[in-house]
Amino acid sequence: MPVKDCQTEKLIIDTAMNVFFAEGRLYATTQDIADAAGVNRTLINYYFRSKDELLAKVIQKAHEQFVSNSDAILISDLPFREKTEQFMDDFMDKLRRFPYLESFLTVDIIQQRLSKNSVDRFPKEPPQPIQQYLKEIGNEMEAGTIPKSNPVHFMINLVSLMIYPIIMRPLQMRLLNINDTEYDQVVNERKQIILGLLFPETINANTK
Amino acid sequence: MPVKDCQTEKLIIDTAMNVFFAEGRLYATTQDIADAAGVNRTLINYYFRSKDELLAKVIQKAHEQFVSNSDAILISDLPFREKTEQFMDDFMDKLRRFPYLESFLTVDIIQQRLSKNSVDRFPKEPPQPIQQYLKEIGNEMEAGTIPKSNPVHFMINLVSLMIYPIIMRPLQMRLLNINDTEYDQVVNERKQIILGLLFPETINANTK
DNA sequence: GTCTATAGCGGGATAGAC
DNA sequence: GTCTATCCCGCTATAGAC
Repeated sequence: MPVKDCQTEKLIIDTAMNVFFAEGRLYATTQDIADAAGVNRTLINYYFRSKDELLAKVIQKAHEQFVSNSDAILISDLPFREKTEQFMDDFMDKLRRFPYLESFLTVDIIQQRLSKNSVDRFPKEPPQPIQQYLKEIGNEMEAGTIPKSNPVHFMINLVSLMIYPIIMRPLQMRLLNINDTEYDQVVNERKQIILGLLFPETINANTK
Repeated sequence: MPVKDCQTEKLIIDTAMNVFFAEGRLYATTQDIADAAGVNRTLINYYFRSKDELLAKVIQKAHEQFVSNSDAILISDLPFREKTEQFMDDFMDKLRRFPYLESFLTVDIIQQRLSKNSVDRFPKEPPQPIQQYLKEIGNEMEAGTIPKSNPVHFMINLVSLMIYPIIMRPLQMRLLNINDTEYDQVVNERKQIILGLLFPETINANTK
């Protein structure tokens, strides 16, 4: 199998993902990325036409990595509670690996709404696995397993409770007056806390 | 009372707050702000030494406006449940007025951790009203009104559930495949949804 | 206090040699 | 494919006239 081709392109993409999403250098220039990758800056223009196209590729790849596992989990035939827990485990693993990804996406989307010159980052079509999961949420609500509401609330609650404590960590540490080790401890407790909120009748259930 | 002095300085600050936090032009330049304010660009350097100092002033003023009411609510002697609801009402009002403030703060704090050259945006000391509220949360947990955990979880849950749906609105609309009017409807339902999560025993309680 | 003019840099992109 | 050299632009900041 061919291993020789497009090593540099892949190197640049992987390096950019690391710089942006893992190190959190959201304003990194093409020079910064080239330096981090150990390649000449003009190669970025050679492989990708512009910085904007590099960004689109990087976001696209991150998105693919992000949904590859979770989509499989969401469309599996696991029971709802187990499916939700596996989704959370997978999601929080990725949050740990790329803690700045969501912040990056936030500002990138905001900017795109205003600029109109950049290339699209996401597919236009709504992802089916999420649509299916939303239906299952509705079923659970009908069955009385979880409180009844618009199913999107459950989804919004789930991701809000996982993501926000990660992206606002520096601010929360100041406001709540706790240090890094204490916040780490809090983060480690999040899964059980969130499950307790989302499945109020099963607060004391075992996780495995 | 003096109304004549420092009108321009105030105008610049208010305009900058609007551009950054209300319009969401996170990358706005000093020229953009000057244009929006209808003043000459160099006046920004005259009143504030640099763009960074303007940012610090703008964030500081936004922070003051943000905590002025909420601090009074948090240190009041209202019962816990009513205090929490008033805090939420006040908080969500401000989120509606400055929907991009939290996103701006997020990236600003991330950048500050890496740059080290910018002036401080926040006071170093932890805010007392939050400390007092955390104690009250602990009391409620002892009394069994709300599920027991580290009180900071309750606080993190509360703000996560309010803020995240606002700042990630564009992405969530795509993922959940819903339009603006539907999302508005969801946002309007959030308060009751959040109360139902945080006060599991009182899901059906009236709000007023 | 407000303006014009200008300095200066940093970043993105391209041409062209190898 | 990879490099050097260069162009060009946008942005911040400052000097200096009024």
